Amino acid sequence: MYDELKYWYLRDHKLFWTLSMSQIKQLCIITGFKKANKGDIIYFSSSDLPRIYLLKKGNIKIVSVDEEGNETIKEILQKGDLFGELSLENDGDVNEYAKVLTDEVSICSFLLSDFEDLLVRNPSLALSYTKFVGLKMKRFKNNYSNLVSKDARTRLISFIKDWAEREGIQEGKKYTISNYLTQTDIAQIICTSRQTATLLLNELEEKNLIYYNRKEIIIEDISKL
Amino acid sequence: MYDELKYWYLRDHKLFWTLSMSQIKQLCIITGFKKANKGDIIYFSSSDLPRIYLLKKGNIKIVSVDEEGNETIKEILQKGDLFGELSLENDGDVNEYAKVLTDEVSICSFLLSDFEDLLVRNPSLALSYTKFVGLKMKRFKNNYSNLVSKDARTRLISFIKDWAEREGIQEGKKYTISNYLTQTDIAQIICTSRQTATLLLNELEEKNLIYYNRKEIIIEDISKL
DNA sequence: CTCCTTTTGTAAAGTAGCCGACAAAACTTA
DNA sequence: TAAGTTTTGTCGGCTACTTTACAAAAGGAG
Repeated sequence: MYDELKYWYLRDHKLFWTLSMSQIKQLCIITGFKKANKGDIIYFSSSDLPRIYLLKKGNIKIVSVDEEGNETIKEILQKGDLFGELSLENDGDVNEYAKVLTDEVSICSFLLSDFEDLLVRNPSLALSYTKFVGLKMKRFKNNYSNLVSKDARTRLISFIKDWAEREGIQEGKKYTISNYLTQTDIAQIICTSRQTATLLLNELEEKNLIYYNRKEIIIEDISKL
Repeated sequence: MYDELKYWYLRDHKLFWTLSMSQIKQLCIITGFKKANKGDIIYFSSSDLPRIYLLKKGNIKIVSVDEEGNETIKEILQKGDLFGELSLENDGDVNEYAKVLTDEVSICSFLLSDFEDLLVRNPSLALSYTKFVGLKMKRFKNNYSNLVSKDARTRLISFIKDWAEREGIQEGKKYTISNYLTQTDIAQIICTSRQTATLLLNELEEKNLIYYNRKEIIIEDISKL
C-alpha cells in the first residue's frame, strides 16, 4: 500500500489533525492495513506486539469472553473509532476479539510503542488523546449507570435512540438506521436475554414506535419513543 | 499554607515523580487545600473553574444523582487517588458530589487549566497521565462486566476481596479491613438492595468466611472466600 | 429450487432479587 | 441515662427477567 494513501487514512481522524505531515509519516512507516468481510474474526494476538487500531470503514463489535465462556459485547465501533490498547498498557489476561458486522471493513493499525514515541514528542497530541480516552470513559460510565438503574425496556429505547442519533439518517423527526445487528447482538448490548429483546422490539413495533427488519430500523418520530 | 508543604503533598503522588521542583511549584502556586470531616459533602460547583483533586488522607465516595433522584456510588476513593475532571473536559449536566467517609480527610486541588499547561510542557507527564486515565477506565470496564454477568453474591465477594487487597492489613491469609462503609454503601457499590447486601453479609459470616462489624471486617482465609 | 443454518417468535415454568414494612440493635446527642 | 437517629436484621409478596424448549421464517449455498 502506498504511503500517500496511508497518510490520508490517518490524517482523516480528528485526533491527528494537529500533526505535521512528517510526524504522520513517522507513524505511517509502520502502519498496517487490513480489509475484512462480514463474520470475520480479528484476534488481538497477545504474542504480537500491542497495537492501536483505527476503524476506517464499516462496523465491528468487540466481544470479551470470560473464564466460563460467557460472551459480552463490550463495544460497537463505527467508522473513525480507535480500538485496541487504548490505555497504553497491554493486559495479557483479558480475552477479547473483534467481529466484523458489515459487509466490508477496513482497518489500519500502528504499533503502540510508535504511538507512545509520537505522544512524547507531541504534547498537544497527548492532551487530545487523553481527552479522547476520557470521553470514552465518560460514555462508558453513562452506559453503566443506565444498566444499574433502568429496566430492559428503558435500556433498549435509549440504545435505539443513541444508535439513531449516531448513525441514522435523519429526516425531521424520522430516523432510518441501517441495521447490521441481530436481535441477539442487541440483547447482549443492553444486557438482557435474546427473548426479552425480541419481545420488547415487537412490542415497540406494535405500538408503531419503530419499524424493524433485518436490513433497517425506522423510527417514525423519535420524540415519541 | 506554606508552599513547601504543598509541594510535598503533590510530590508524594507517583504521577508527579517525574516533575522537577520548579514545575511542581508552578502548580502549587494555585493549589487549594482543604480539610473535611466525616459526613461532610463536597460539591464540585459547576460555576467554579474546573479542578482536579487529589485525596491525600482518608476516604470519600463519589455519588451521582440522576433526574429521578436515584443515588449511585460511582467510586470509593482512597489516599492518593485523583478525582474531578479527569477527562480534562467539564461536563456541566452531570450531578455529582463527594461525601466524606472517614473521620478526617485532606484534599488538595489545582485548576484544570494549569494542569493542562503543565501537561503540554511536560510530555512524559502527559504520557503517564494518559496511562493513568486508561487504567482507570480498565478498572471501570472490569466492574461493569462483573455487574452484567455475575449475581449479587459473587459481586459482593469480589468487592470484599478487592477491598481487602487494596486496603486491608495482611497477616498470611488473614486480612483485616477497617470498615468505613455502611451496608447501604456496600449495597450501592455492588448494585443491589440494602436488604440483599445484609442477607449476604450475614450468610458469609455464618459460614465463618468473614467476621463483620461496623468498625472492621476480618477475613480469616481469603483463599476460602 | 432444495437443503441447511441462522435468526426470530412464542410459551411456560422457575427464580433472583426488589420493595414495603417493621423491629431490634447500635451509635449520638444532650 | 434517656431520647432521637442511623444502621442492621428479617419476612413475605411480587415481578421483571431468565431458562428451556420448540417452531416458524428468512437467508445462503450448492
